[in-house]
Amino acid sequence: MMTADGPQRISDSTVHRLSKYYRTLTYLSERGIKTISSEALAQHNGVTAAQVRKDFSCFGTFGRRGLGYNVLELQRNIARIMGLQRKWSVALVGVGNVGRALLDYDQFRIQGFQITMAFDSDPAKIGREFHKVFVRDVFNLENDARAGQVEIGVVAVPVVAAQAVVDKLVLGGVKGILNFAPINLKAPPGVFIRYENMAIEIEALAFAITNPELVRND
Amino acid sequence: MMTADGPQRISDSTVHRLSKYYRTLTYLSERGIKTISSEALAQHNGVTAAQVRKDFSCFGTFGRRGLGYNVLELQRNIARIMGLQRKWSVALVGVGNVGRALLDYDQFRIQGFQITMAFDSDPAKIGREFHKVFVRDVFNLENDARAGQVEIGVVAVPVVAAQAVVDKLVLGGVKGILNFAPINLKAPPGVFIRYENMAIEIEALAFAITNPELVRND
DNA sequence: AATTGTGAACCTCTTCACAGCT
DNA sequence: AGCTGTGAAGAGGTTCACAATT
Repeated sequence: MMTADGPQRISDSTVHRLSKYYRTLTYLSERGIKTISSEALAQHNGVTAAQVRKDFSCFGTFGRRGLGYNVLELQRNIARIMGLQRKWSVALVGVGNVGRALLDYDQFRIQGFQITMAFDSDPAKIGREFHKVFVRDVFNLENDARAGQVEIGVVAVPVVAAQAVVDKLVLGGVKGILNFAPINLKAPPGVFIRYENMAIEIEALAFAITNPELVRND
Repeated sequence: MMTADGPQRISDSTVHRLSKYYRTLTYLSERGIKTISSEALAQHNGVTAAQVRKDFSCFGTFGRRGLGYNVLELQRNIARIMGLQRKWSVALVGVGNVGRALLDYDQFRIQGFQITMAFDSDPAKIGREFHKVFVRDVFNLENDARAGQVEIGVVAVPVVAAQAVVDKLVLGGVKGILNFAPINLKAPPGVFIRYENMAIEIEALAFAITNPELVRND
């Protein structure tokens, strides 16, 4: 019997590692390094060489046996795979401490994520500029996001407001949401949500220090 | 033949989910809800009921068959497991955009992570206060961290400085490091490092939007 | 001689399904 | 009847090991 497998799926772990390899390759190419082996790339990222090769093998063959990988070529390939060879239009919702830090976050700008609009509900913030971005009224989020062709929304509002913001972003045509509020959110199929919660990792540290015998440590 | 298994290890995923369950339980108890089932707790967190029960089963049995879990009791148990029933002394290194946001990050304070010291190398920042925390010279990091009995260090410095900061934190007696610099770091056994990189998740969104057919969606 | 690409083996995590308790 | 706790099955991710290539 023939089973319709559908296309091979890529795991979150692989996607995360590709981001890291990409950063390493940028670092290497800035220093004029032309070639790298899977072993060396692995050591830069705390993984095994086999893991690096398997990650790439999901997308094609980028190296040469006996020689390793060409740094620039591999970098271009990962950029293409990840969608980093172009600019992304991003809207920030919530101009609190976290939001303001993101408005001036190098790692977004460098990778082509341009925060073109910011929104808040606080009248004291609406109409002001932070890091040269004008703060709009979240009331107009749906219309403004659509008019500005926003592709990704960053949610940095309190938990109670987060789902309503997501709903407006979805109506405004956004295709991806990066959520900093510590709550699980719903979006229709075709809209991707990713979660960022800085407290979770520091709690994982508290767990590890409290229970060192229960934690795998390299 | 008898094999010395060592203690059962707990996966990162389980630890992350425990953090999330803990937040849900706080939310429920604030609303006076006394009891919850694994099914309901699962729905709040986008996982399955079996997953919730398996996560708990690593640490003991906290529910009652037929009745579910007592919210407050479960919350206390998770706090104990995660080491959240006490305060943690945290030092922040790097008072840039990200560092300043963390100095006023509710989710740290609420869970008992108190940033008692901040460090920077910029003479324009040393001696000033941000969010009521005095900025010290990173030159004295090792001694000040030891004197202040710092347990966790938060690294929010540029990539080039990150490893040197980790080395000083380790010498200063720190047991856990939360690293925001996009680079892999080394620490001796017994010192735990966790990584936080906000660019990685937005890049995962770019990947998902670019290759929707390759991504598992819900 | 060095290093990739990859099937197979291995290991870990998740889900199933049901016995056991309330 | 409702719901937990858990061994077993299933799915998925990682490592091994080696043929293929430069």
